[in-house]
Amino acid sequence: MPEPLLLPVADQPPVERADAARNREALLCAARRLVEERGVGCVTMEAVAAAAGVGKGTVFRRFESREGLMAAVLDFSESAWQASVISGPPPLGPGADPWERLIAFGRSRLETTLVHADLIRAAGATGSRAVGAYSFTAMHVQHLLGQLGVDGDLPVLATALLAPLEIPILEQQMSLGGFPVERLMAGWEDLARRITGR
Amino acid sequence: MPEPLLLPVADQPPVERADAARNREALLCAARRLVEERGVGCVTMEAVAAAAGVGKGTVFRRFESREGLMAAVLDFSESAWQASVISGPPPLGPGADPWERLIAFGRSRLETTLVHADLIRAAGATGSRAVGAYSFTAMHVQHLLGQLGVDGDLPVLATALLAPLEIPILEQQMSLGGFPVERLMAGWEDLARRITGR
DNA sequence: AATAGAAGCGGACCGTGGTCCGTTTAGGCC
DNA sequence: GGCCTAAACGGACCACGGTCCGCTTCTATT
Repeated sequence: MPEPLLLPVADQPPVERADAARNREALLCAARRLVEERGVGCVTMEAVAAAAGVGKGTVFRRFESREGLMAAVLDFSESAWQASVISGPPPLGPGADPWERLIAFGRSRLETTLVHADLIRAAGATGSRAVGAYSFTAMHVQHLLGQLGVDGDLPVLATALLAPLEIPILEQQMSLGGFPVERLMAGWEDLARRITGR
Repeated sequence: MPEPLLLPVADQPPVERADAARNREALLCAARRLVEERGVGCVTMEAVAAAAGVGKGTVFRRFESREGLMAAVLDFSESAWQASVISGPPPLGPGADPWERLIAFGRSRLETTLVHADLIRAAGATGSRAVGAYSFTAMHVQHLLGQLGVDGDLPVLATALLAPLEIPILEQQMSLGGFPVERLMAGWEDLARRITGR
């Protein structure tokens, strides 16, 4: 019976061939290096391809688009940060009381977002960053709000609380409004206080 | 005395030559038309130039960049909206009590933002839209918050209240979160209630 | 009306993101 | 090991945003 010779065991992820995986790694590596030493804006797809010793087509096959590649690069630091939220030391990690965790979360998120601003912008709304980062932060904040006894539409409230920490809004406030970071942080804490009804 | 022949009377705006103004108008017109009939994504700078009967260079000289051009196109509807906030009928315009105005503002802003979503995205953070729209909405909300007796860092609070109405955040919620518009609006109202301490 | 010089113009040109397709290669099966 | 097919590859190619520079046109001044 000429059934599909390579039976699709786990359906969704059609497993990556060995050379493909190797290339993905090499590309990611090269991209990371180039971004670090030249800045996001000066890294072209062709340069990444060359640095990894592959053709340009390969970059796009592995990462879909520039945004996709940048998202992948970003994922690196992002996962580290997520880990420190999930299992790092308090007050960011578990152990502190919810309110302190929330404040620590806000400050930490604000800081890392600013640090990776360029990369985040370059990653656009695509790739795992968008969906991954968003759902993680949203879930976490939602959880903390729950612990703090907030009632209402938690998913939406969480998003509202996260919104001022997103790049586009931060940029607005810093460049157009001219607010210093410290003021933004204080403002965010105030917002959290009002939302949680403290 | 070879002083500057064209004395710089009002300093900043070096006045536009007649033909330049004509071209600007023609370009804006063409851009508006093309955007309407093909959608933002399918309008190239070259097409706009051709439709207006000028060279590509001219488009860029008048509008700086694609973002700049799109911002200019957007300005059209944006000003109309601003006018209806400043001097239109209540509850959006003056006359209603601050709370009702605030709610009407939120709903109206949400709606118009969604209607022009593509254009806003294409206009990026550049041009008059960004600075103009931002400062207008921020000022207005700030003003209403003041009237409602809110105390605290009003400029920052206003931004926080506006953030969930910005395209990137709306997109997150709608596409990733899957929330329907009505829920977002309800959530925003709730947020406003908490911020104003109602 | 003539002049001069700044402002505007156009379109060839460039760099980059993204696509396409003929060729190569991995790796399951006999 | 040899075969065979799907997957992966590479780099020529395309489209579009943006720049540049030699030429044209406007307009203030006389």
